[in-house]
Amino acid sequence: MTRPHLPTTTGLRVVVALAQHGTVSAAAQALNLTQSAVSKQLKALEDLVGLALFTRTSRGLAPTEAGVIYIAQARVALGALETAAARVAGLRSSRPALRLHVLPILGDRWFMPRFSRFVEAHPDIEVQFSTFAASDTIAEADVVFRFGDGQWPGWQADYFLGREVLLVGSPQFIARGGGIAAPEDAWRFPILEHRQTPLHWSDFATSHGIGEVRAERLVRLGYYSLVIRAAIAGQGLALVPRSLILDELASGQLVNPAGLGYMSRNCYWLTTPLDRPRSADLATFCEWALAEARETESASRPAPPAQTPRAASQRS
Amino acid sequence: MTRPHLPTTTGLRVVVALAQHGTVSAAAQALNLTQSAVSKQLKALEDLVGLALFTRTSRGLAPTEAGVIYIAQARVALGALETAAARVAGLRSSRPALRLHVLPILGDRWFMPRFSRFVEAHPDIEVQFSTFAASDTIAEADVVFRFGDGQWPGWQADYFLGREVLLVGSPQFIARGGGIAAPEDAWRFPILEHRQTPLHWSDFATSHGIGEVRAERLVRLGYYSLVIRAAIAGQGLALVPRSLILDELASGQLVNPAGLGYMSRNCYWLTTPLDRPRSADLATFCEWALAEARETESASRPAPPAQTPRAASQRS
DNA sequence: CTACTCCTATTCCATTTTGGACTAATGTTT
DNA sequence: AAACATTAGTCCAAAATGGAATAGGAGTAG
Repeated sequence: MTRPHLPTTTGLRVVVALAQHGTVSAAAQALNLTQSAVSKQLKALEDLVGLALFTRTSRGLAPTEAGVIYIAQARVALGALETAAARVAGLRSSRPALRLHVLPILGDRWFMPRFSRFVEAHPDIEVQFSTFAASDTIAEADVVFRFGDGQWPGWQADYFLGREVLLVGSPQFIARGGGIAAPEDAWRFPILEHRQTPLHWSDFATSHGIGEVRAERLVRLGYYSLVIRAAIAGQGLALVPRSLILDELASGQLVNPAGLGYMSRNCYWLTTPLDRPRSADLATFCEWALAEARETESASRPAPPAQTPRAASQRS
Repeated sequence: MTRPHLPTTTGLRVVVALAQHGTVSAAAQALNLTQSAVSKQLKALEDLVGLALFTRTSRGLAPTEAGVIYIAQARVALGALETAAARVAGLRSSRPALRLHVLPILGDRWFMPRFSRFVEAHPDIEVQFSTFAASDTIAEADVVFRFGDGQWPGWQADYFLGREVLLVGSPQFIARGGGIAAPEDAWRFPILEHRQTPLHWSDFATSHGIGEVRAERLVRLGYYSLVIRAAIAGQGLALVPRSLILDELASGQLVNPAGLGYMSRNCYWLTTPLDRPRSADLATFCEWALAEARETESASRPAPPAQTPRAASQRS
């Protein structure tokens, strides 16, 4: 009705990616677009909406109040489309598609670079991704990657990634702050926290036997990608699963002072529903993913960890 | 991730409109597009999905199983975008936009042709429409048009339209079936029912004191537009609010045999939430809408009805 | 059986939109 | 001040969108 002037789906993906990556260039990379395309899509969408959705700073973009609202709905819309695709894909062939739900950070940092290998090795298995789907849709997935302690009633959980959590920061930033030799030194710096995983810092403290978290400043961010970005930009110290920042560590953008870190109970798990029979395709995929993950974790590690992460699985 | 090949928003609007109107041409009209554009959008979307979303019959289109699934999600997605627009519109100006939620049939048949008049008369009032929004979003609207008996706890309900329900059908179809002189004659024909308003036929029967509904065949359709279309196509008799089919009655596409019909308790209401103060804009709009509706109801009526619909309002 | 009507699919084409490469502009950091 | 981020804007080629017109199919009335 009344020329609805609807946004483009690309526009929606753009704002969501922008919120997640905090910068036009990074979002562009994540979307396989150029910086200029993203910039223009954003402008177009803002013109359509009639309000700025992001405030521009020299370091990147941050959603405005309107942006937060709009982005949330954009995510709902994209989730609906993912759900539609996933459900319909199930109908399409006699061999139903494998439905995966991945967290954004894993999608960007782990799957995107690796998944083509799986497709090459198993061209006959059709895989349907989702990252925005609503929780009721997630329940339909064949594989759900989750973050937590491995306890999800009704789901088998196999350890996937991220048990080894490192204290990291930008090298210049740490040096300027006087360096870090012991765990307590961390409290002299602002610390960065991922909103969905707030336990990391207290776990860090207790695992080093240094009591309370008493950092000078705490910055809470909504996405792991933002935490990593902020750490690189020298805005604070972060606790990040090592496997997510192999590149940054290798290139020296981030350093792990004094090898501080700990083995976290909370990490990424590959979970599969227990109430459905495991198809052969599902088994194939899980095997592949777990093997690749093991390789990721052992690769480019200076020294193997004291305890090797072991696969766990339990029902409840 | 992995080129999501997302659909176009136009594509989504197209499939939703198609489901609602049952025919490419009708959907095109509703969307202000040409038949060819709609046809192509549908094809593009089906190619994308990899499955037919509609089965083509010579009389129009009907959703396939996949179509039903996809369309439902498309509606969710469009609803999210409407919600986004409505919420953000509230932020935009000091004078907040008026948020309306209309039922599809009213949008097509009543608002679309009339609303420009309101805009002309009140160019300074910004109005935000939604037709697909989810129920939690509907709760935020300033005006919700509903179908029912006028009892919605927490909402003031003013009678809007559609109290006068007529028995109608295609003239040739009725003639071929032997004509209709008395209410009971209706049972010799297949009857059409709107899925969301199943009470009409039994109300019709009781209001004429002819006992049970015992038609030879019952066709249940999801949208009023489909009911009207099916009636015109001679697929059965329908009970339709007179105000929705003024054109069809005038042009003779539909006839109302023996003036049969009844005054329904269930009709369209203009409802406004009681828990929020009434803005001046809101009052202006309601006044306009109710006046226009009264005019619609009285216009082109051969004889005024025995009892005039009267505005009602109650709280609970 | 034939003309007529109502539908969809398709072809052609002008127009618009999209997105990439480049350049400009601006602010931060060293 | 220079180097380095970042976003915004211009230009252009390629793709898409959508309208007009056409073709074809399936009922329907006589």
